[in-house]
Amino acid sequence: MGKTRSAPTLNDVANHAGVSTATVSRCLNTPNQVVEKTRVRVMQAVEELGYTPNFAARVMAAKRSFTIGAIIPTMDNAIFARGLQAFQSELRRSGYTLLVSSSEYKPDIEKEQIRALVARGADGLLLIGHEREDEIYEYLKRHQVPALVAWSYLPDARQTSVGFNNRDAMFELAQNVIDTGHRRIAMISGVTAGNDRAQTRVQGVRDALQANGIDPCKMRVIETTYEIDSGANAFRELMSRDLRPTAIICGNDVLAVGALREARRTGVAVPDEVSVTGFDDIELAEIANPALTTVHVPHREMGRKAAQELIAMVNGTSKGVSTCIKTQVVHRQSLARPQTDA
Amino acid sequence: MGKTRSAPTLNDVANHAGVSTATVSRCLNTPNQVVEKTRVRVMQAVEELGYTPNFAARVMAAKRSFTIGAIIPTMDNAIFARGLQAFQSELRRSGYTLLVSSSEYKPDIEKEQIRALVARGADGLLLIGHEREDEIYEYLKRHQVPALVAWSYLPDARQTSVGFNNRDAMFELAQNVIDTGHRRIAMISGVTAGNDRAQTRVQGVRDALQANGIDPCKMRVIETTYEIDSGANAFRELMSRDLRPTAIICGNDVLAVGALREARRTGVAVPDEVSVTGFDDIELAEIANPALTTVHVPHREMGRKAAQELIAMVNGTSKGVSTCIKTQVVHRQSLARPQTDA
DNA sequence: ATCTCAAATGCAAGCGCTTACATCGACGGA
DNA sequence: TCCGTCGATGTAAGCGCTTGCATTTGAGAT
Repeated sequence: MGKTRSAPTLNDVANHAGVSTATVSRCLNTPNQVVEKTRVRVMQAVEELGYTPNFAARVMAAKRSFTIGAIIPTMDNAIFARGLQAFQSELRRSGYTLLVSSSEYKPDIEKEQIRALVARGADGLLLIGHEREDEIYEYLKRHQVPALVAWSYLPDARQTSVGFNNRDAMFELAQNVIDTGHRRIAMISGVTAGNDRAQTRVQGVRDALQANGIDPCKMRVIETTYEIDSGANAFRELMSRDLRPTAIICGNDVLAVGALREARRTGVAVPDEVSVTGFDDIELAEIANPALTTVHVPHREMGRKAAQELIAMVNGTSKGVSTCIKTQVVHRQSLARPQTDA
Repeated sequence: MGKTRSAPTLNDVANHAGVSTATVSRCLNTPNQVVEKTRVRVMQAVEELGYTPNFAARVMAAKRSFTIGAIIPTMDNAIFARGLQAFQSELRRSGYTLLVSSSEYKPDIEKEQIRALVARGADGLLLIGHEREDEIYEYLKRHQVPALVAWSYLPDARQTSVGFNNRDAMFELAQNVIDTGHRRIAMISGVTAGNDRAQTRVQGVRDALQANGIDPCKMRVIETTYEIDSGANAFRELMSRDLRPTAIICGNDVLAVGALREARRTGVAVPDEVSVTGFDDIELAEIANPALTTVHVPHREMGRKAAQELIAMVNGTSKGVSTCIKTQVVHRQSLARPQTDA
């Protein structure tokens, strides 16, 4: 009790157990290299002193942190939560720790966070979407930190990715909307600048229109942030026009729910007066009233696969294999045949 | 290009700029100690080499990381998202980086994550709720890492906290329910073991019943995980009894939304046949149909205040001052007077 | 008892950075 | 002109750990 009660170091443990620091280190990291008797003594010392290794020192010496970093655009809604949870569970199974930070959909912040995570010794990174400055990818390469892109799969992308084909998924949904009888279709999209997921989703809708002989240029598209309020505002905007759309395809469920809320508030009947669709199939989609027709994304599966692949890349087991996850359109009440007189 | 293209170090920059490592370090950390001419030269070298400081080394040498860690029970829903976002923004303003990890409501995992964050050199920690092993608090003290408890304020708690009084908030809500005419009240609570927030919320309801001459022991309480499905199951369970409650108070909005979903599925009218209330006032509460009567928690304010206080503690400016945030009952359609014949 | 050879352990050199202290140099005052 | 000062810069000692290599130990073989 005479000593200052500050965090004990490897050295303290070594002294306490009467061995060298090397032995203590081996006890902690490669126990089977140490004979049982010694090991027990060391572990007891560890216990008695309440020792915890200093990570910074360990990372520095070992050049390995068993930490994976993830930068997601936002924690403000459930879009990324579920997939990330699965990602984390899978990492834990392999002894990795996950560190998350959010970029608020801002490229600058994302860049900063990536640097922070790399500087902190992350062995690998999970990134959302493909689009970002080349500089960042070069930086990662230079630091030899493998990165895995998720939530998006682009057939011709450089980066390894585990995600889904946003364009195809949206195409399928739009086809459904068209098949249901809609011709005057509008869209509420997320901000497309720097966001390939948002871009390709819009593209998917356009392609579907084109494929069905509808002029994609005539489609009204409002771009806005992925927030409930934004969805509501966009909805109001779209419905204030002379020729109202009969269906509004939203870039994700959050926007769609915002639209639904505004519809209810202003007494617009969904789906009688206008159909609304979402994307992601988060819990909100089923809870919403009317329940949302949307694109179901198997987030958990994606998270799990992403973790497995990223770990393989970190271990050098894999050079990076992309996976395209299948999505599926889910029919619920928010989409219906347009009124004939519309 | 002859050299191996691996991450440049301080030393490389120093050589490149023709100065010592000390000077480079000073340029980066305390620029005004370096004369402009030198500084420019150094910064240019930094730029040319694409240098990023190695965090582990920096933390080790400086014993300061400008990193704050937060361990939240789950990222799976919006309960913590909003407050955390505000927390992060405020930290950024002061030059701190936030690292988040989730414990999935499991004490063991939380403990592990706390150690991971501390070992990683976190200057301070944000913890949710007061209740955890003493050992953890001792560990933090030993490592001299200040911790701030949020989402809960307990008048007589040891730990510094910035949160709200869960008992009082729930008391007020329950009083409202009683005032609305309900007598047969049931509750769907989160798991109370190791969770003081869940515990005190139940206590709040019990106290309100008591205060109104209703025997709290007669109240049916179902404990379950904080998931939509769990809420739904609990609702079914409660409504399958002979004497159905006229009001169900839920431990949070997620459980309440689950109850609402089950009600809709089974054709139970809310609030006509049974009233339902939530807690937190996340977006879901307003979206739900019928919209939820709930307790509004000013999450952003809490996050901001928590960040400010924690930074003060880290800087040694404050020894830790607790703040109790005011909550407010929000009336929406899910709560109404019980049918007279009930 | 002696020798052999793994297995177990110790030694010590870093990992990349910060910082106390030493040194250098320029400028102003005597 | 010389010295004192003070600001700018360099020197080098760690920070706590891992790990290649050297050394010691002990069990089995002779």
